[in-house]
Amino acid sequence: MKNAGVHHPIFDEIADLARTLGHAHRLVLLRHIADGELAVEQLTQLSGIALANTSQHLQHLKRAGLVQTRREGKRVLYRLADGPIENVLAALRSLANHRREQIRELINDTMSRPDRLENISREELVRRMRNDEIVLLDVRPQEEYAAGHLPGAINIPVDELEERLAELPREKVIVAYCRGVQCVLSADALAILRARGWASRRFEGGFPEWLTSGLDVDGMNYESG
Amino acid sequence: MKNAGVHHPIFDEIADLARTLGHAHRLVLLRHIADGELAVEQLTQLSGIALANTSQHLQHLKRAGLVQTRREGKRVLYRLADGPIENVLAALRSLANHRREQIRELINDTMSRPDRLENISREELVRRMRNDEIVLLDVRPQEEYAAGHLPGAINIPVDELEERLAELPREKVIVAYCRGVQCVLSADALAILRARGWASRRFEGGFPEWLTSGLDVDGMNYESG
DNA sequence: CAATCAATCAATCAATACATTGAATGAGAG
DNA sequence: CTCTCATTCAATGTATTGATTGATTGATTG
Repeated sequence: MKNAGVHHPIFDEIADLARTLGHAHRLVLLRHIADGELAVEQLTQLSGIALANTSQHLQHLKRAGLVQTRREGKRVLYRLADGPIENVLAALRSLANHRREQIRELINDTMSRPDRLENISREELVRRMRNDEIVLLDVRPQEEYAAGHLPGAINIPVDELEERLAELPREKVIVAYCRGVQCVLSADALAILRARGWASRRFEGGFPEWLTSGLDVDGMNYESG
Repeated sequence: MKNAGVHHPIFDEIADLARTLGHAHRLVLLRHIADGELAVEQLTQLSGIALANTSQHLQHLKRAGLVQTRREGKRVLYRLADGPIENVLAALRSLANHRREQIRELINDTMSRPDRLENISREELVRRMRNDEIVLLDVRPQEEYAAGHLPGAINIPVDELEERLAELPREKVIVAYCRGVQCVLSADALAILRARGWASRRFEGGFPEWLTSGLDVDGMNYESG
C-alpha cells in the first residue's frame, strides 16, 4: 500500500533545485553573479549579507550546481554554471509577476466599487445629520449655494477647497455634495479631502435629490417654496 | 551598515514560490493536477501520500497561488491556477536534466579511462593464471585460435559469445583477449560480458604480446616453435 | 617565517518545515 | 436529525534550515 507513492527520483532533484532557489539571499547572489564573476567579499558588499553567511549560501548554490568557482590569488571567484539557469529564474520571475498582478487586480476589484463606502444614501445622511455626526460640504459655486442648499451645509467651491481646508473640522465626517449624479465636483472634492486624511463621503444625489425628496432646504429661493 | 542589503521585495516573492516547489510531494501533486482537476483523495491514491499530508501540501500550493479549488458535493477539486506555472516546471525540469547529464558525463570521464580496471597487464595475468583465479577467453575466429592461443584459453568468437555465455563460469574473472591493441574484438566481448554481469577484464596486448614475451602457447603451429 | 587578507569551517541557537495523529467541520444520504 | 464521507484543522515531535560567532585554512606580502 505504501509503494504506490514511489515516484521518479527526478522529483527529488527538481525539489532540491527549487529549494536552493527558495531563499531571497541566494536569489540576490545569483542575480549579481549572473552579471559576471565576482569574489565573495564583493558579493557581501553588493548584497549586504554578512560574510560567513554569504559564503554559506554560495556553497549551497555550488552544491546545487548553479555556480562554479575559480581561485585567483587569495580570492575565490564565483560565476554562473552553464545550463538553463537563467531560464528558470526568468520563468520564476514571470510567474511571480503574474501573481502580483492578480493580487493587484483583486485590490482594484474591491477599490473599483468603493461606492458603498464612498457614497452615502439619503437615508443615512438624514439620520446622521440629526445626530450631528457629519458636516455637510457644498462644493458648488457660491451662486448656486446662495440659491439654495442643504440645511447647515458649508459652501466651499471645489477650486477653493485646497486653501480653505482649515475651515473644516477634523473630528467629524465630511459629506460633500454638488449638482447630482452626473456632476463630478463632489467626487473631486473627495479626492482632495481623502488625500489630506479627512474622513469624507459623498452624497451622490446632490442638491437635486434632496429637493425632489421634499426635504427642507436653506437659501433664499426655497425659503417658502 | 545593514541597509546595504535592502533588495527588491520581488526576491522574497520569488523565493516563496521556489520554496513552494521545493518539495517532491508538492511537485508530484502539481504534476497530477496539471493533467486535470482532481479531488484530494484521488491525489492521495495517485501519489501515495498520506491523506492529511496531501491536504496540507495542497493548501501550501493554494496559498502560493499555484492551484485553485472548487467544491463539488463533498469533494474538493484542485486544479492548476492560471499563469506560467508549467513554464516554471518545465524550466526546472530542464535544468535538472542538464545537471543530471553533467553528472553522467563526469561518471563517464572516470569510466572512459577504466583502462586500469579493464585492462590487465601481462604480469598480473600470468600471476593470476598460476593461481587459477581467472578464465582466459579467446574471442578470435576459431581458425586463429587453432593456430595458437594462450595456455588454457577457451575459444568463443565474439559473434557467438551471446549464445554461448553458459560455457563461462560465473565464479571466476574472465580475461578476454584477441589480436592485440589495435583489435577491438576483446573490447566488444567485455561490453557483452559486463552487461550480463560477469566480472571480466581484457588482456589488451592479446596473442601477439604473449608471443613476443616468449611465453608458452597452446596450439599446433607453435608447439615446437 | 610572521603578518595579513580572503574565504571557509565548526558549533550553536532560534525559527521553520514536515509527518503523523486524532479531533472538527461541511456536505449529503437515509 | 443522525450517520457517513471527504476534507481540513490543531497539536505534537522531529528534522532542517539559516544566522551568528569565533576558529581555521590557503595564499600572499614583507
